[in-house]
Amino acid sequence: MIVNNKTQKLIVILGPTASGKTGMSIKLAKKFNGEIVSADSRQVYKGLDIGSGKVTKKEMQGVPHHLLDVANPKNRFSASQYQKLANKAVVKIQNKNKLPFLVGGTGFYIQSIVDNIVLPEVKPNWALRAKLEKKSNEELFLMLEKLDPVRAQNIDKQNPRRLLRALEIVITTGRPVPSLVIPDLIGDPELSSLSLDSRFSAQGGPASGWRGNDKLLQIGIKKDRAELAKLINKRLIARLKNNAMINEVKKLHKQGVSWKRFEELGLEYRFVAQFLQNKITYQEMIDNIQKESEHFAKRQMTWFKRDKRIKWVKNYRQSEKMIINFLS
RNA sequence: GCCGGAGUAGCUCAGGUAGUUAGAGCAUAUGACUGAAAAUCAUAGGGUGGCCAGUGCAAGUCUGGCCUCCGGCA
Repeated sequence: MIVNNKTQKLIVILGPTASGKTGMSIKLAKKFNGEIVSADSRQVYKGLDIGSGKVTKKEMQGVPHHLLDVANPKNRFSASQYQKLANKAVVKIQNKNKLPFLVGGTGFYIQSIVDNIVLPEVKPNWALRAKLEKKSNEELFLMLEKLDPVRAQNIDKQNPRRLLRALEIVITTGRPVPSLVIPDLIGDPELSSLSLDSRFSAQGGPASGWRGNDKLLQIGIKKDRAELAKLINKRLIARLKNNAMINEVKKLHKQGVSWKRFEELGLEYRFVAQFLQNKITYQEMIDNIQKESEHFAKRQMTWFKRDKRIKWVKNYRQSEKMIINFLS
């Protein structure tokens, strides 16, 4: 189903929150006859609009957007589901002879497409997780060491979420977690093939992802920290106007999104929900969103910095030039 | 002025009966990330313990004085 044609190309626009990805990507898509595939783990949910900074119909200016509003916020969406849908969207765009722009700030989602990482075909097993959750990190780690010593070697021993997932994979398949090797990431473009474990399959992308300078261009929007903090603040104030964001959360809660679920959704959703439950004051809500958003931006940059293929730009002009170069 | 409470990390505070290098959460800095990724997790720096004196082998901890803040009474 997947055509891995040499002439096919993928452009990624990434950057920390509030860096201006949306505006830039629409401008670029119009210029280069492209369509946009969102890579945002919150904008996939229907109804998370203002708080997630989702583009409005008007802002799209006729540029088609994919992977928005594809999930119900009451349920958890996953990287694996994302990978499947996004790969499909990319193919669809290419079949129209248009240029796909993968745009967003969720590094893990972007990587799932760009490197077509293999996500083991094991669905979350909530009953099993509930059982394992009762155990301590130490106990979980010891179990994993026995069942999958390779994965145990480089897992974060103290992160229950990672431990649970790794155990879930071995326990339900009886096989170890496939090892993840991404040569380009470590800066060795010569090694091009990922040692794919045939027992697991990646979901619908080109076999070795979009590796190669002729196929992939990753552009990152660079902003210094002080500037980003200002942008985050400006955006936050705009979202609070007319109680827009507060009302959005109220509405979602009325539609059945639990307070507990809002905690998982994070940032604006977490703190607005806490405010609506009278757990924090209005001012605390604002301060927390601001601070946590800055932290989040930092975490995003930590992730992006690892990928040496990313070319950092300051403005639209630079990225336009880069793309012209890339396409010629 | 009197009575009571309090002064310990940038902030909020823990620290029975005095005993090795004073802790936590948050903040700050840095990092990780294999189906929750705006989530989850890790590491680090940082304190002349309000000030001065006294008792003790030993004081954040006991005693006295002074300074500052909060509450109540006048």
